[in-house]
Amino acid sequence: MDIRQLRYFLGIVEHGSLTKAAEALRVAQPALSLHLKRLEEEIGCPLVHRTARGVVPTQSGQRLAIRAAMLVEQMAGLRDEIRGLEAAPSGPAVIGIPTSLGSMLTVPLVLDVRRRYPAIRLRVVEGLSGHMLEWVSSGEVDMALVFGSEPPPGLATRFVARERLGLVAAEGAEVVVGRHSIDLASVLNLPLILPGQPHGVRAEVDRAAAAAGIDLNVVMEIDALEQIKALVAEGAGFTVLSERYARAGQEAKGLVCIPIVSPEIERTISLAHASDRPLSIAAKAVHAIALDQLGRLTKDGRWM
Amino acid sequence: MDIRQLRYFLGIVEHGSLTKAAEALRVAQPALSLHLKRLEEEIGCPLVHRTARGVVPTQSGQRLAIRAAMLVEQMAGLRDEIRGLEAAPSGPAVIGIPTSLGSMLTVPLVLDVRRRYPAIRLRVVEGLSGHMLEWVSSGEVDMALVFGSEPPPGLATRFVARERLGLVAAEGAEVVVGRHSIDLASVLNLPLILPGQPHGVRAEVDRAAAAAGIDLNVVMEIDALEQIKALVAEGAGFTVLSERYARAGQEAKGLVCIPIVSPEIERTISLAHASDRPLSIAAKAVHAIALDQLGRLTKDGRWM
DNA sequence: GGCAGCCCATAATTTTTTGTTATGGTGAGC
DNA sequence: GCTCACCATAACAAAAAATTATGGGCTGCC
Repeated sequence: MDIRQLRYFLGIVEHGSLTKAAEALRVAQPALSLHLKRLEEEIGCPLVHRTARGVVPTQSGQRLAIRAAMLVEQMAGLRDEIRGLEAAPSGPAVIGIPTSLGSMLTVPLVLDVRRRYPAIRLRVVEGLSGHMLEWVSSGEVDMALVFGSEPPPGLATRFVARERLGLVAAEGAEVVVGRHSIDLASVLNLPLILPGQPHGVRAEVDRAAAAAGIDLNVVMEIDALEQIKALVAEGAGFTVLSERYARAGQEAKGLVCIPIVSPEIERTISLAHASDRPLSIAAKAVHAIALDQLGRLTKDGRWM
Repeated sequence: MDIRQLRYFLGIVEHGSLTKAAEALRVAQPALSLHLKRLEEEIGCPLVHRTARGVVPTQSGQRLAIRAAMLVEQMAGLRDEIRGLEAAPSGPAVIGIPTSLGSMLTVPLVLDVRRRYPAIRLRVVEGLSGHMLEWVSSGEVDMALVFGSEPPPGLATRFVARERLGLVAAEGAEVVVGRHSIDLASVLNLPLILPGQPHGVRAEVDRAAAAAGIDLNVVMEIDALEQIKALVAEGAGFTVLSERYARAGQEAKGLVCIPIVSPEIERTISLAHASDRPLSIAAKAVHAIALDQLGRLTKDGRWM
């Protein structure tokens, strides 16, 4: 039994005639004749009474018409229901944002999501960047901004931006006065205050050190960027940060940041989500908005 | 959107893989690929997330699957429902009909049932009306026509008709010549030939006698209406019958029937069946036909 | 009571849809 | 980097549905 047969049958009952129904349904009359016959064969009893001037439904036919109408209607409503679901995202969505990006993204993102999809309950989880990957993998967050260009297994990533790292020093520190840039080797020999292994710029700095064959001189490991900046301002050492972040916030006073060159160190920012399970509709919407916002920030020139 | 597409989609979601679903559904995998694609195009959003080891439904897909399952099930049930309505009536059905009603009902009922439900083996048990109630209660018959308006305990009844009783006398009997009606008191004093207690009009006559404070003068008790009529025609006494029945049949010759008045005696005819167990489908069909036939008889004016 | 008109059934044919086989592309895991 | 499992696509075959043409039956009107 086919939905089309039911639709045709409804037309037949409604018009009381195969010929009229055929006209209304825009098909040839024999098509209806055949479908009706098959329907009757399948059900096993006559559905209409044939008379000289048309057909009238039998009792079974009437019953079938009632049920068929319900089914056809539900069928038609199905499409719209799913569409409506898609059109009005709602429910929870969670995004993980590393501390170093939070300051620029969190507020506009939250506001924009609230404005465009009031029914979405967006939760922003700020944290050290090293946690993001595992959170995404485990499903703790729907998506997260992550660093690093090679997409980790099990994650799908969308490129967002690339940013250059710079050396951050206390204002007036000897190594930076009068300079507009510093070469990598010099940086790696300075006493550095950096986050622990999986976080922030640490991976890039480690890699650069390994590539240059230089042992890092890490004097402190602190998993809190703002505290690192404070320590650097105190003259307790130097650190490496994205230029953007180093200059951001009131806490930038007392600090200078100069680009690292020969070679430059860059890191890639991506928006990642688990590749083996689909984003919820709400999450998809947030994903799109986040990319939009980030793209705008890039275009604004506040980013490379 | 087609019911088949929904079925396929359900298979896909259930198996989490086009390949596995194709196997289970006994179709080639590309067929599913195509159907899925069309569904997604029609609805306008992805329904499953493709991964390297299969597919997982998106939120929309999950919702669709739920609704689709309902629809598919309803669709499948439809055929059986309609069949149950008409095709299924088959097997035995037993109806009890009092003798006094048999002459007008039995033949058309049997013919109509045979015509509409050839698979039903209808058995008609004619008998004295007093037996009907107990037969219905005991399940000896599925349903029966009974007299009396108050529904007996354990029985569900449907009103059929109400008929007036009249005095039956031999043609030319003194009490009836030149009269068009007779008052109750006069009737009750006549020598009556009646069926035994639980049968036919006896209950009504007894009740009327009690109400009037008159002792009945029953000269014979015969549990066979035709014999009673024959005796009355012989001048052996008088009897009380429904006017309809008294006048019916060839046996009415030699008899006259005049309505009883002041007060009239009426009896109610109902179709009864056991209320504590459902009628079989066949019995239900017969029940409906019987009511239909009886309603028609009433409308024909052959009944009040 | 025959003829015309309307309506449904059937047959033959064409068009459309659905399904199949073969094959290519892609991501995951070793 | 290679292999494997899986889905997508293309070309082709089969099946289903629709169309045109035509026949037969029942009304209702001359």
